[in-house]
Amino acid sequence: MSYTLTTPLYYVNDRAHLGSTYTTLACDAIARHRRLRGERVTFITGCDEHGQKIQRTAEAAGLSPQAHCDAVSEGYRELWKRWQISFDRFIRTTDPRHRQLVEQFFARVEAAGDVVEGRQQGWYCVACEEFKDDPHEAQDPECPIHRRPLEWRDEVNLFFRLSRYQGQIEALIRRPGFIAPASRQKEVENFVAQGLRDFSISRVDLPWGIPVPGHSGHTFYVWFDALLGYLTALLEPQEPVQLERLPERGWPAQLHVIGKDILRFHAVYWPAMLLSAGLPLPVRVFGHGFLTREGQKMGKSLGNVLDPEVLLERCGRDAVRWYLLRDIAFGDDGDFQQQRFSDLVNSDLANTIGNLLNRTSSMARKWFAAAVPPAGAAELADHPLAAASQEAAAAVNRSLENLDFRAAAEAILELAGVANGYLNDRAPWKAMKQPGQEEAVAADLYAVLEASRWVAVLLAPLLPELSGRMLQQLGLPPFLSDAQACAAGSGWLEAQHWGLLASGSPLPEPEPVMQRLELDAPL
RNA sequence: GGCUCGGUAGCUCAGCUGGUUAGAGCGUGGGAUUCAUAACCCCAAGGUCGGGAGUUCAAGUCUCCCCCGAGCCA
Repeated sequence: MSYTLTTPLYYVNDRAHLGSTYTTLACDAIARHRRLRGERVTFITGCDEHGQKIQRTAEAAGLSPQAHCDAVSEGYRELWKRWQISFDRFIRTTDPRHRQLVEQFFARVEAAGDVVEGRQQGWYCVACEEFKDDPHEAQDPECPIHRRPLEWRDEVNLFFRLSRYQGQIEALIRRPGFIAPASRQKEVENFVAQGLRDFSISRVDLPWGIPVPGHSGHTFYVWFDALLGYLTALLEPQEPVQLERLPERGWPAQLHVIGKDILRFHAVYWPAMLLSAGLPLPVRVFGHGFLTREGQKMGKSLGNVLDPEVLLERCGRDAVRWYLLRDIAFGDDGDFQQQRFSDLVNSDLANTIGNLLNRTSSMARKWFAAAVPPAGAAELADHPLAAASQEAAAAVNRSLENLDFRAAAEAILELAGVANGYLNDRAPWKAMKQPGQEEAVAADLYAVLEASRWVAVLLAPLLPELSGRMLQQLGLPPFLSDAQACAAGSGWLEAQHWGLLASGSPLPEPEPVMQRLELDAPL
């Protein structure tokens, strides 16, 4: 049984922004955690490349829609590579296999009697790909979201008979845990309680999209086709496209992580489509919050967009991952504050965690032949730092299962804090000046080095790189949690055992594992 | 307009079914220390708990009204 999780398939209207980076980083941490625990994971991301909006954007740039999509989606893929996102599948909805899958899926929905024709008339926002409720007689109405003129449409579309699934959807969204965080459940309940209306799944006169079989002139509506990308992604690239294979390829997904703005599509429309096609339903849909910057919405008009490329370049992966995962409650909106960002990275990562390892390793090397000192009594599981380590590990595992990155990060930080405090209490640098204290000092240093190892271990799903650098300083190999890695088992859970650090093993010359962030100019 | 969720120290947030001087981390100021990335450790200052009214022996915690912010629906 594999753990399947997805990011949204990002719309290729524009290059990646911090919001999609945030979603993707969070999913990466989840995927890594699951792999480290020995689970088979299929982590899906990709791009949604259909619709009139894309077509117009491409035209405006003087490109064919396909060339535009190729460029933007390659940009996403490249960016995720640079962030070291451990995705297993990158699906594009322009993939020919996707078209096959959409056709099969539609055939099932149609056979179930869930497709009907209907006339749709009204003001349409191309950017939203949505009909608005403005009155027919309105003069030059604007989309309240995009502040662009609406277009008058009068067309016959195909509709999906969502209304037939009222009862089943009500039952589904009441299920505890299906919609997460729980605070968003009510919102969807209210919407469903008003009565589900059939929604249109096709557009006419839209060349850039997948044609609806048997309905010439119709193209699938963006949302109908985009969500199906999750399914296409799961099938092995070389096998025939067959919906029947999905269950053995990891469907249903355990988790869809999305921004809160598209919760309804994932929690209501999507399950109904799956029910119609006779496919199992995803286990959980998590709608996270949005990021602002210094208290303001990010946008081109304000000119305050925080570019993930710049962030990556100037601050590095560890710093950004830490800040986003550690300081923002996953699910809530968050505010990116540069001062706080560097304060937290420096305090947590450089000072508390990095310096702990650095000072301890330095003492051990100085007084114990550049090696891990004899453990003595510190090897016993009743050592105070052993207990603290176990506790932190339990908290990290529990928190990550609940997608509570912040609690996981705090637990790690607390362990590092306790270890620092222990060192100060024991003051080995003083004890070393007294005769006959060598053994006690050795045991203390061993205990703190071992606790540092635990910090590194626990950091692996959140900050794989920092984790690796710490382990290297301890003379140990990193944990592999990449897409291909874990077939042979990561050894991660096994590493959560007190006393594994081997006395006598050499310690490399200490080198700061985390540079302090000095951001003199605004990002 | 209806509904939902927030508004607690400069910042990010804890505060369960109402009950001693409202907490943590970061930041700031001071002290101590030298093993260490001017780091770690200790101490301190900082809050009319959005505003008002009410219930109660007692309210950040309950009720009502209002203000501000985010959102869903119409």
